Amino acid sequence: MGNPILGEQSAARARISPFYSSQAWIEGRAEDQLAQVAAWPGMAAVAGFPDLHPGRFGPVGAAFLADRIWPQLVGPDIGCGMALWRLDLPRHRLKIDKAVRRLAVLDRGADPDEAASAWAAAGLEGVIGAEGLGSIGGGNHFCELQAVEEAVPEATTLRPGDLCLLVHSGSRGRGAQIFEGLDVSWKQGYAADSAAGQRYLALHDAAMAWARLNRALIAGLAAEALSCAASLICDTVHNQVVARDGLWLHRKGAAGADRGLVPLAGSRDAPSYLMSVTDSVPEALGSVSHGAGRRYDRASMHGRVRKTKSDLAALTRNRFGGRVVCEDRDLLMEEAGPAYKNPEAVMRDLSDLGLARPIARLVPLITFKSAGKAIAGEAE
DNA sequence: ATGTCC
Repeated sequence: MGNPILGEQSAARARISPFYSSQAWIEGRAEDQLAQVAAWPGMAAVAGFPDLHPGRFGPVGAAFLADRIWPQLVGPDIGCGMALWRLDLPRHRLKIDKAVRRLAVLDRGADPDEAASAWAAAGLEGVIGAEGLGSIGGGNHFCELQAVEEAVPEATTLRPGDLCLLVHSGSRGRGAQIFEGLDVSWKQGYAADSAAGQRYLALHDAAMAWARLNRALIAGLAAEALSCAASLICDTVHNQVVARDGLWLHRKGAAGADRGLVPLAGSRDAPSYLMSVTDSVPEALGSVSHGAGRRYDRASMHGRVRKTKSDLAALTRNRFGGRVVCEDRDLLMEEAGPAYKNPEAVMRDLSDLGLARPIARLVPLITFKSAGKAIAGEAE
């Protein structure tokens, strides 16, 4: 800024507002990416959250306000989000082994006819198809049964001993297809009023609706498997672009802070939080963390996890007496607890910086990814 | 991220 040589570059770069403390686990590479994106044309403001980590097209755990639309700042999983549901099944009535077996039906996904008619109600069949609705997918996606351990009674109806479902999924192949099918001009960003920009927005909005319905169908399948009802507490998207202040706000691994409640996913071996959030800090761009954030990338987790039979078996249990259902050996290692930052530290930073306060703490009892043939065959 | 790439 005061530097006569770098002065011009600094002037061209958008302001970056970091929302994390000096103790936060933030890779230098993630901050480098943040600075690079801040220098893209038309960038007005950038916010980084304590779950910030490097991503393929830009950092994850950040929000970007620009005069144009940058599809790579949303990424392939358009509309990906976290939905939290309360179950009318108390923890003391839960039999974990039985629940694990019953949840294997999630592998099959939603009934295609039911999915198609639910999607038809949205009126978007002409834009993208219903195929695949009601499926969790891979990567960091999951359907997790959680128990409320602590709650602020004045702020939530959740009480210790209640069970919840946290569903993390997105637009699956639909979003990926939209992203890969984009015209090359997206590399300079789209003007919102251009034909390409309008087309992207229409597809983006359809993918958002698809992803939201996908999460609802997954929760419905899980509740049915557990013979109980699920009621929605909140559903928050963290990969999206929305109009804000006459500009375009991109959220990449950052949830909207304008809907009151946001889940902060921990990991399969650490608690999650339900947060009360406010859009009162302008530099945060109406956004907040959606999870603990990756500490180690997928590739390096293979070297960090021991691969003996007993070590791998240990990865299917957690410190809360819970279970991990994941037939995919690679994913079992890549998504192990140590792959994620400490959610408590992320929560503390958000709280200290005035972006959110915890109103419930939830521990993972069953983290479901995929059952595979072995367990699916056991299911009654 | 991907009815995923060898």
